[in-house]
Amino acid sequence: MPEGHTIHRLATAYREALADRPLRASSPQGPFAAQAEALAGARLTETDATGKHLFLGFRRTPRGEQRWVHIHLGLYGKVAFGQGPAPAPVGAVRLRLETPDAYADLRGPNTCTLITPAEKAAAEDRLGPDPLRADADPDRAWRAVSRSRTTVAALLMDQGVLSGVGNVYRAEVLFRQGINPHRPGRELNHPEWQAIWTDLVALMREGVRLGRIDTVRPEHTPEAMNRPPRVDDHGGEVYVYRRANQPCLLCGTPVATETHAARNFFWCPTCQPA
DNA sequence: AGCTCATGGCGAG
DNA sequence: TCGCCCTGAGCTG
Repeated sequence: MPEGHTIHRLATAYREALADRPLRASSPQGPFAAQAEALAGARLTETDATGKHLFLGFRRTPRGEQRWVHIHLGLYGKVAFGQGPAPAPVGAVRLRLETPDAYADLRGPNTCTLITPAEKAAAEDRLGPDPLRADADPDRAWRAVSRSRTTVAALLMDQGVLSGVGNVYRAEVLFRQGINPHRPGRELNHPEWQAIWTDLVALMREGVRLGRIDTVRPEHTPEAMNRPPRVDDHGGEVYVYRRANQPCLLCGTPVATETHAARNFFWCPTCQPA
């Protein structure tokens, strides 16, 4: 379930479970075995997340050469953490990190490679500002958005423009800001962009805190509106994501959907007028 | 058992 | 824009 909030949570989870202790790295069924071998004797010293990219930092000695494991979960990747000695691995575990009393199993990632600090910097350079990072510069994204003929829906998913936003946050932030997804970036005004960015910062921080994407304002919750809760396997309360043809929570108009670049997006034609 | 779909992203054409 | 890579859940039959 990986949008940026998931990745930032994983950075913390890896650090808390495994950092600064002797550990064993292995790739029980995966093609990462040789690189896991190269981590023998190293400790996890730090973790970092930018957008949907997770970086696990290793050193053999406190001042030794640093190496990073670069992880991108893609659509299906998952990490399972456990207490105690690790059991026999189940399924295709790409990377297992374990100490005597904790372990983490990575399955199904798009990317899992061992890289140098320079390669990490290069990977980060390809990413736009991440609303979850304190060092993010939203003006960098605005410069790209305000020059582009591309739709704001596509720009929000372009990790080189801004990073960490996925299909759920994209649909939800545009709904919350009343912005039609088809509008070209260069037709947005700066206050509209500021509102999108500020809302993403708030929504994604809340996502990190809760571990799920919840975007419905307090006055629109099931309790406040005396309506049935929305049940969906992504686990949060949302306005339009995956609610095609269902009535908009605010105005009753059927939620519209379209597919672009193999991704569905959702919007309310009334609350987000063209 | 087999199909479809999913919160991603890359490279070919 | 399409096909492809990775995994798993939830259908259908």
